[in-house]
Amino acid sequence: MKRTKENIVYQVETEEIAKFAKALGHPTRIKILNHLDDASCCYTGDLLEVLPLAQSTISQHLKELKDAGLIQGTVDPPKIKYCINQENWIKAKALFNEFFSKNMNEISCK
Amino acid sequence: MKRTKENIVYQVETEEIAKFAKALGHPTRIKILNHLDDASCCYTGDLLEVLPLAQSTISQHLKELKDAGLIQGTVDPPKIKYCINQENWIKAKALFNEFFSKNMNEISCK
DNA sequence: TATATTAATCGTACATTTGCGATGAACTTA
DNA sequence: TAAGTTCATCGCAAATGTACGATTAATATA
Repeated sequence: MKRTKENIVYQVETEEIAKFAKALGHPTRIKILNHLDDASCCYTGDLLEVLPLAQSTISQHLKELKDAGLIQGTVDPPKIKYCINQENWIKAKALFNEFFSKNMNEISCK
Repeated sequence: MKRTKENIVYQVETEEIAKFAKALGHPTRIKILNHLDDASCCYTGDLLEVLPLAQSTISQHLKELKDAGLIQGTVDPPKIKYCINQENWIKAKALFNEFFSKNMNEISCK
């Protein structure tokens, strides 16, 4: 990557939807988000009971979701409480919604 | 990957949305799909004019979109015509739609 | 202060992704 | 048949992702 064609510039929207999609691109992270829906909030430890993965691995997935802006964590010592980041969630929802309706071209492929 | 926790089983829906999301997780592929919307169809060569990437690289991205089921190619010798795979597109749209509405939990994070 | 709990981070191993140029396969046209 | 066009695939290099155990940091409690 980034060898000769150095830093292609994409539209902001393009970058954003790709960033969200990338964060959603692993079943473990989908499961975490689904769990967050059911529970509305959760601690890292809760996920250890749901997912057969090491604590450090789950922590890493949480970090990716957090970096993408899809979740947020608040300290509740000695735990950390995670929940959906509503603002960005709405943003992502809108982006995907627009993306998928745009490409609904019925006349396609003459 | 796949070191000790060998083959976690996820729900089919979870696997599917992650698969689609992964394919959408790169700005080049988002741009290809947006281009397919504008043009309704396109050849690999068309994308060479739109994206500053090597032909082999674009071909690889097309393969990933095809493997995920989001696009399909039909031979039109000596070219190959790509367009959105309507069936799977609708499927993906529905999956994301459901996913994003599920997690709209306003009461979140007590 | 010492111990326990919780979760992030570090270091490591291996797989996958992304990019390139070169080559090969399929088909047209001269 | 030979040459040209189009695109896939191969082989390689570098970056990134996924998983683990071990360690560290922060806080609460004995």
